[in-house]
Amino acid sequence: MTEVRTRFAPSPTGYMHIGGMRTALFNWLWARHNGGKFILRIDDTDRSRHVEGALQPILEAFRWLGLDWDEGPEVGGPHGPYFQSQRQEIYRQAIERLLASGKAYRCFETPEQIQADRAEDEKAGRPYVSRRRSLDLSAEQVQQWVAEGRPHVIRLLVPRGRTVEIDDAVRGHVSWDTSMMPDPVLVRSDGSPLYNFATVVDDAAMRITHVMRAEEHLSNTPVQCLIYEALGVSPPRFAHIPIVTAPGSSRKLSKRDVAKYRNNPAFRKLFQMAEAVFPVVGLELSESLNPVMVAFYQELGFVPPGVLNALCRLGWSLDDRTEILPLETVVEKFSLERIVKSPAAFDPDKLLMFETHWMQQLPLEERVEGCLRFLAKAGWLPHSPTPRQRDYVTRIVQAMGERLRVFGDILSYGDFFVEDERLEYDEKAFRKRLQSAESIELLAAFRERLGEVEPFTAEELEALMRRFVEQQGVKMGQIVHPVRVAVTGKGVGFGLFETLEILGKDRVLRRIDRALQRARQSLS
RNA sequence: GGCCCCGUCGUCUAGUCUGGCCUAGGACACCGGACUUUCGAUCCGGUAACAGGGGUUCAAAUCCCCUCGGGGUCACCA
Repeated sequence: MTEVRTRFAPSPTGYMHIGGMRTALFNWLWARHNGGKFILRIDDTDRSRHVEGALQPILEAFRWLGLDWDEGPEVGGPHGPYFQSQRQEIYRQAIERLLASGKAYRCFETPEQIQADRAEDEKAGRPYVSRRRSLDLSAEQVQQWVAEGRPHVIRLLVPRGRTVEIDDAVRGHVSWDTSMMPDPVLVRSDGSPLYNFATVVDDAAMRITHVMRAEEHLSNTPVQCLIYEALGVSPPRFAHIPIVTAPGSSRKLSKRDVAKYRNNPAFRKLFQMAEAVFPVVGLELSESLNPVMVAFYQELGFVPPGVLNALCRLGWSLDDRTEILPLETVVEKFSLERIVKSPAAFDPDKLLMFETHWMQQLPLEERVEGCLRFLAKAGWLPHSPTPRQRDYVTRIVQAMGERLRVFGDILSYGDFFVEDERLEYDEKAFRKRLQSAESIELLAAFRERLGEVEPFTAEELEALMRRFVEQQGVKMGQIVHPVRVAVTGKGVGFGLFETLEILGKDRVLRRIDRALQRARQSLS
């Protein structure tokens, strides 16, 4: 049994697409499941698109999610280099072989000529196929033109009148008629190889056994099969996994549509989270930081197990009921047979569900650690917090419970980190809960009783309030809400008594006094 | 338009290969109820799907045919 070798071959674009991450994950899973190797190869053949520093965000996404690669950038490996731009010599040798054996030919047709041919065929209602005029050239003529430096590309000579067939691990048997295929360009006129060619040469050289990629590549497959054939190499097993579509859409999730996604109900929650977090930590939505990109989730404080869980369920399932899947389980159980054929829509809601679950699985210290990072980024706490600050945050995180889905959520509790005099009030909540003579009177009365609470704990505070409402003959809600708005400025939050305990007596009293004053002013 | 792929609740999916256990299961979302100190928290419950039409069969989500719908791709991009 030969070693399973899979690869993910991104082009350095400066960001990692969430759908691409899912493809990478599937490749990684298949390699790990089989105890094989996962290779990262950088497809940077298009020099005109080269951008400096565009690789790091991609590697960073892998590192963040904990997907390691056995061969590739930074780690090297026996089949390097792993940058296509550094493998020119390998492609050159391969193309020489194809040229020598007559499997490929130099094509001197001009782009204009080809365009005219295409137009003609389209008009005639038949599929375009190459005219192959250059095939009629004598060897001497070709040699001379090459010597003159006449621009030309190298094309694969597609054998006509045949079918190319594959047995796709996901799609099953798929076949194409070669008679309708134009001869694909293998090498550009500047001598650089094209994707289809470089990919095949590299996959063969790197002994890739399984090519798992998005279904949009299915139509590239016959061309690649023919190149394998011409090279005299048997092709790998193909597995074309379903496209990841945008929520509520059947179209491919794309960065080009980010603007549209803003109005997408399913995406709204994500944008709202970003609006709450990014400005506070000095970030903003951009080309490379939006819900289509992996970095978006990292910057919002998502935890990797949740993201991984969500991604693995996009087009794959373990059985008829298991949703919560630790990576180890997926590695153990992953199989090609259980990959779904139909497209899968990315579901932010479900992602959040997974996040909520996996966040809770983290030990308290780790949750606190993550929150501290965000508090530091926001500038609300120093990067090296004191034990006292750490303890303070620990108590908040504990009180938040499942309200903490992602680390960025800690930033919606800014009222715990603001000076008492700076506390801002949610106007709606303030009006509803504090702007009445009854509320003011009740709150003032309750404030006076706060002094007697000793110790100032949630337990004692609750006992006090229960005594208080009984004596006053009012319902809990009549005092709970005014107190909450007075001390946090908001109408909602976690347990009120925990809130009071965490804030401490002094701050609670100061905040109530301030709220009282403000409420009285607004009434008069 | 050509080629190729896909089509089970709004969404992710189980079931399809090996027809019957499917009066189609689970999850997310949604709706309702409970709790009651709020809530985007928690608990409980509910609505909701085999794209359509023909066959084959005692029996079809499952097999066959047609139709319709959706998507991908048609570069000297990857």
